[in-house]
Amino acid sequence: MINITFPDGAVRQYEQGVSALDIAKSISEGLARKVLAAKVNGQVIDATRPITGDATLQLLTWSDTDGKATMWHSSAHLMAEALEALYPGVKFGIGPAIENGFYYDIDLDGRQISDEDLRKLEVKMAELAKQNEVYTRREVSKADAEKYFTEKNDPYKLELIRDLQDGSITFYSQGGFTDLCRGPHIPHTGFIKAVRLLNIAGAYWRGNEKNKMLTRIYGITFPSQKELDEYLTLIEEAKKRDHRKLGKELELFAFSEKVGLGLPLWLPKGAMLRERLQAFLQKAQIESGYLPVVTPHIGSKSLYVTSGHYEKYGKDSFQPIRTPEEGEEFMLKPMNCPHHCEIYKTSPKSYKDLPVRFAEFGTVYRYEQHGELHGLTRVRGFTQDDAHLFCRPDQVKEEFCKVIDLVLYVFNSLSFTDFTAQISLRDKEDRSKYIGSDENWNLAEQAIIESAAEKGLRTVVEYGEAAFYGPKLDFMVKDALGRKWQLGTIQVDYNLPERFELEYIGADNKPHRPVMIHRAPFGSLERFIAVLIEHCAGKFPLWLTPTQVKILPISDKFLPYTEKVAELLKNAEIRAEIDDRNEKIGKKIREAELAKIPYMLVVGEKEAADGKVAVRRQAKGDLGTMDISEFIKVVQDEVINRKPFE
RNA sequence: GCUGUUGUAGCUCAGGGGUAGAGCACUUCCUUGGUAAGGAAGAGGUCGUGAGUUCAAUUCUCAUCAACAGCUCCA
Repeated sequence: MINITFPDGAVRQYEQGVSALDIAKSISEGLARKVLAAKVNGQVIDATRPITGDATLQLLTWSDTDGKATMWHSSAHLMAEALEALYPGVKFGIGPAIENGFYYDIDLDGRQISDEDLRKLEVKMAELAKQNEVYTRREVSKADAEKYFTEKNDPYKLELIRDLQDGSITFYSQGGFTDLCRGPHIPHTGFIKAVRLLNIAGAYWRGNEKNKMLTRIYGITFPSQKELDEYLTLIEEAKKRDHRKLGKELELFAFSEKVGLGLPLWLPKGAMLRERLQAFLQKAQIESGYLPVVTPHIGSKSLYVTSGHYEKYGKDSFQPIRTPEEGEEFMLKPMNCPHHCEIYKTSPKSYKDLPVRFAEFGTVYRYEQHGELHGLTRVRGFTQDDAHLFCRPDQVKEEFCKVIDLVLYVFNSLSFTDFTAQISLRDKEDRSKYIGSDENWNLAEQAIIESAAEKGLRTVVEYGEAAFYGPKLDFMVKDALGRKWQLGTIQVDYNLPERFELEYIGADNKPHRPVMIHRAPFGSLERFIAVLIEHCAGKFPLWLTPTQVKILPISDKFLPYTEKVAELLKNAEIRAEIDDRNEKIGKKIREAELAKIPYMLVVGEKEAADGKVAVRRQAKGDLGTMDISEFIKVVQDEVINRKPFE
């Protein structure tokens, strides 16, 4: 007999070799019908695998992340089985579960697959699922594994097997389909009640762009049709928040082929919103001891040769432009830091002067790959809320912590709570991608890890994500469709001070090298605003929103009073517009609601007579009538406190 | 950059070898209406661009540009 410990601490005895599924059955049949996999001693395994010794056990169902992942992984196998049935000879790459569903990379040997084919595949998958095919695990020798896939003529699986150790190779089969797989899997295909194949895309084999591009099919499955329908509704809702759609609808920004790809045009409403954000940060920065500087949009090529950026990113920059007479080369500036280094050098610095903090809303230009351009989140011309802090080595941590505080202040002011702080360190394997001494890298990495811990940030560590000159702390957020973006960033840099030979005179009257910290709380205004739009679904907080108040006269008889109200609001620095169209009040309200205007003021005979306004709040409805001065106070209070929309 | 899909009016989209349609928006007129669409009339498009096939191309073919999804990249 063996002792099984449950999550609640209860211990029960079972015969050796019992499976998680058996245990579930011993508790209740209903539970057994829901068990997808099991976590035994912290490791997720098939619910049907025998447990050979004392163990802790957690039964995994659809409500567990690992349970979902197991079902989606099994769904990938089910899709593969269906693919093999419909497209004999198809070759398989990898087919993992992902955050929302699964995919399988396949090679169709030049055959193409369309959206209609996906519908047929779904039907086939549903048909196979209904047969309750059992997933069976089998350990195989490396030789047997190679023999199987050689006969099957699947070069991708053979390549995967080549990298595996003999003795650790397992196959999983269900129905007529067998795959190289570590598992685990759900007991049988019958758990899969609803299937949706979402889209087709290309993906390089093993993520290397030198390899062949395979066809990737994304899909998702659920234990009931109802849950699938709910998921699809959720996706539709998310699409409505897309900043590209809302940016157009709310007239914030636009693109023009004629202007150029990835070069956003800020329309009046968007430009004003952007300036308010900029002013908000500028104020906070000046209070925190930053010194505003301004530098030109171009810089001599030699500036970037010195910084090392030309060598590293020259090909990803707009190519140098030449002066007509002398042929001197200039680049559109891809970053502000080299300029700021030169500003540092304009006067000798004492250790007493440090830290020096130069801040600039600097517009930079980078040649981003065509296929990467994406709304405002990935563009070729954008404005960084950049600053460079030059400090003594002993000040690095304190400065770093202060920057974290500033970033958190900005995020809190906009109710951004759902972010992760990503600590980006060097690639453990390949150090050749980085410049600078090991000693400095270690110092910098340590400073970041300690600061993040001290500030209690929810962090993830990513190796290989550091910049070539130093480690970073990036604030990552997700957009409406679940794509991850980097917003704020803080980076420690020992390299540029070296390359630009920056110095300060220490207490010992000798020259020393300052340390540089690059930082941008927004990251770029473009990307930040994109994420902000999706975050609030276009309903900006009152202090940011383009039009705060729309005044809606019942009929044009009340226009004079309407104008008087508008004048009073304007004097109170409230952004108000009048809807003076010859339309019924219902229509004016409807359109103001759809335009997400926070406050609507309905004015007619009663209001004009009493000197009042009838206040309506977007999505909330009628708030009743108020004195104009009272309404102004409401608005001003909401603005000063930077309240979120709702 | 790579793979796939798409490109028709300002916006959202239908259509299809015989040179175009809807709704919203826009203009004019009627209506002066109290909390999510009042009525009527009108104007608006070289069907992304270039070539080819055809008596005839917006429709078919090829190229090209752009957008979208994903991959790769991201100072």
